[in-house]
Amino acid sequence: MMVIEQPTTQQLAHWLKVLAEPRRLQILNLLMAGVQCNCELGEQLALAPNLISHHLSVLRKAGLVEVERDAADARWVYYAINRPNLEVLNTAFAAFFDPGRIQARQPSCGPQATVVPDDLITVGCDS
Amino acid sequence: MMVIEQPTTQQLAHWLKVLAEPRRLQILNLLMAGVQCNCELGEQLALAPNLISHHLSVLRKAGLVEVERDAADARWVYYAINRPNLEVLNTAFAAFFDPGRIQARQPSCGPQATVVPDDLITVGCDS
DNA sequence: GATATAATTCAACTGTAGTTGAAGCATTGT
DNA sequence: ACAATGCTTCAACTACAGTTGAATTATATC
Repeated sequence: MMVIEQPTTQQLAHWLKVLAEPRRLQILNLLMAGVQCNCELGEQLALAPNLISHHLSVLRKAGLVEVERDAADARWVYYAINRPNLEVLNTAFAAFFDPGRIQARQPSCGPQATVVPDDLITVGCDS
Repeated sequence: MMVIEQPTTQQLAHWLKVLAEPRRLQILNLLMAGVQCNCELGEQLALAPNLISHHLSVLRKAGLVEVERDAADARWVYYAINRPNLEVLNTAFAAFFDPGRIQARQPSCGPQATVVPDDLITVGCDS
């Protein structure tokens, strides 16, 4: 099972994109509630099986969902939440959208800009 | 200032869609860091001012960003995070993607389905 | 081996949304 | 009044991604 260790902002953006599709969000929601095979999902969402398959594939490639075949009858496929990655996602979202991160405006532009006086500008190698 | 009181799953999906655009996510990130006027954002993201304006408008309509004009020179526009709504968003995300919500599979389909025996099915008005 | 079932894959279509480049608006300075 | 600044709006273009409907795969049953 692929586990994302340290999610970058890019990874975060990708997850957001994957989850921004309403049907996929519903699928994830149903998976979390314990529903798990293609036919059930399709029934509950009134969606053709190929579409369910497609969206599940996107969720799987994003590492949010795992797949498993029935031991007795391998025609049946069961999907499940990739818990470790969901934990990473949840933590990453909470950190990124934490209101505590909000900084007061630092005007470096416009009438209220805090301009560095010319005689304080030094020419150096620290770029 | 518009404040979202009780976010629905639909509202959540809409926020996800708005944030799924990489440049918008970057803009939100910069706003949280204290950068706030169109020109600054455009400079840091190497993006044309009309695009910044467009994306900010989307963020504003989603209730994630507030706008204010400079008191001294009204040509300058400052954008800021809508803190109350970000708090709602953060809480809603944390709740929705909480791994603790994950339920064990309840097979109602496939070989392992827990079928209700015929003699236990009652005919009533409780639909 | 032939048929049925559960799911996946494929090519073609379509609609949405980000981009482009130009015009427009509000405000300020000369 | 005129030009400049900062930003917004607009119509046309383009690309990506969800949908559609059919074909394909894999497994199981007769």
